[in-house]
Amino acid sequence: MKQRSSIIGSVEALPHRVASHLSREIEGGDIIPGARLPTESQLADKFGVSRNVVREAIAQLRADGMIEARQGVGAFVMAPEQRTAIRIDREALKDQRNMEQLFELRSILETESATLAAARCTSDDLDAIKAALDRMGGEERWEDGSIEADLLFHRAIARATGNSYIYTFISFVCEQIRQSIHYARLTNPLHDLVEVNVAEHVRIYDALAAHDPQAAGEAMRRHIDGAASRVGVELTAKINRGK
Amino acid sequence: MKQRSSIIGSVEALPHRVASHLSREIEGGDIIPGARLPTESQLADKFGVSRNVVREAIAQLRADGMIEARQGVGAFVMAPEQRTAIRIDREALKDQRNMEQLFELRSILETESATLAAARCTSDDLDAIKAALDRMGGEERWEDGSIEADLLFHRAIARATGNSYIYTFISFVCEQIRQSIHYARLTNPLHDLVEVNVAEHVRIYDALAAHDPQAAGEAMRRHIDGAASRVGVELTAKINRGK
DNA sequence: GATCATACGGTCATCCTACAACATAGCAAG
DNA sequence: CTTGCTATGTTGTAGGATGACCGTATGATC
Repeated sequence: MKQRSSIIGSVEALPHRVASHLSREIEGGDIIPGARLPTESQLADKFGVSRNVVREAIAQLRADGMIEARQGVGAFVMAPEQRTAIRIDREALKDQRNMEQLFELRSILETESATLAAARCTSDDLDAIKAALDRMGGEERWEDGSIEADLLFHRAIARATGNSYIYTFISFVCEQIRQSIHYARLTNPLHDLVEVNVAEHVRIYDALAAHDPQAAGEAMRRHIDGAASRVGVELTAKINRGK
Repeated sequence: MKQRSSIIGSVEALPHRVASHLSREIEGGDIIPGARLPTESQLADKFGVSRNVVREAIAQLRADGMIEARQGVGAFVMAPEQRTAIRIDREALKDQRNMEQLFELRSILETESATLAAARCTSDDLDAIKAALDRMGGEERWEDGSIEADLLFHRAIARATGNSYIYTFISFVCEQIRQSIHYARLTNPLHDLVEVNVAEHVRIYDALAAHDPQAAGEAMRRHIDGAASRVGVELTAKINRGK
């Protein structure tokens, strides 16, 4: 391959780097919505890559609805409200405040997920949830797989709501959180915390099995809040919900 | 351009069509997670396009974490849980049941959004919400812009939560719904329904201004449920939340 | 026979050039 | 002033060439 001088860092693949660079420029407000991007050739020159690479990068951004390309005219950046995809910046989650906000969102989704699941879950759903619970409290208790089982538990509940979008959103948020705090759980595997974690899951399961929506929701909310603090994230500004 | 025989429909751009086709194959379970995709050349032949087009399509899917390409080996489909992006199929929303589920998710998010906003909103936030409300009830009352103002109102509330992820998720869900039921609002602009709609918004605003989380949440839930039925979507299986 | 270094083929990654499709601006003819 | 053509620039697509990387088969060595 010819040696070309690139103005951006290394490691990742070229199209991804270009896409990230453009994405940051757009998110950062350097390019305002409605404005036209430089031509593909200009971008290729600017980044020191071929036009093909630029096109692949733009293809990604276009799929997200971040920019719109019109043949013969150019590429334009779209308003952030009409994105066709949700993407969470892994880098941003290193900021504690962002992580807190994501946990707050998770708390909302999971609480309602448990509430709905308690009212709707079938015996098959309960079996799946129980299976995940057993994996968590069983032999994999302190192993790496317990994290996997934990996610399985929450996903099984989300599936029991019968709402595929709730399942998708919760899976997504949980996965983002997991990948960002993976280290925290590994460096802090205090056994008593694990016990607490398992106990909270049992309480949730009991409420689900009893088909008690309110109890399930409250147990889940306490669990998520507890899980957050266990990984060093404090959910601030708790509010009175009038319950 | 050379005439090539394509096995897929028309209208959209080639890379997008290929991406959608592959995406459906993966979502539909035709290709199980972990399996390898055909090589880029094979896909190019299969779809009757150039390899460049296939690469752009794959770039999109890869950005979503749907597939992973390893140089020198091939492209593999990933488990649906570890997607890096959420994308909602516009086609699927034509199915009434899916629309119901999406409305249920919106109800959850917006209810909690209003609850949080009531506790946290500043006077600036209230001003922004009021501005949207005025646009909705004012001269644009029965014009096309009222839909825009409606979205503005809900987004302003989401912003008042101070949680950027809640804002992102609500904006996204609302936008998906708007684009899918746009026709419904236009073909059914009954004035009394509009009046009801405005009245509900006023009730939400009053609760926010009074910093009453519980009232705001309940008003918002009623509003979303009402809005759903107004566009022909019935939220079934309402459950007892024990409130 | 077992083990390790090497060669080879397949695949993705990147690059390049060329051309088609499309949009816009400007100019010329009516 | 309107209409239509042309010139130019931009994105869309095609196709081929080469480099980088991986897995495996081959063969040499012990």
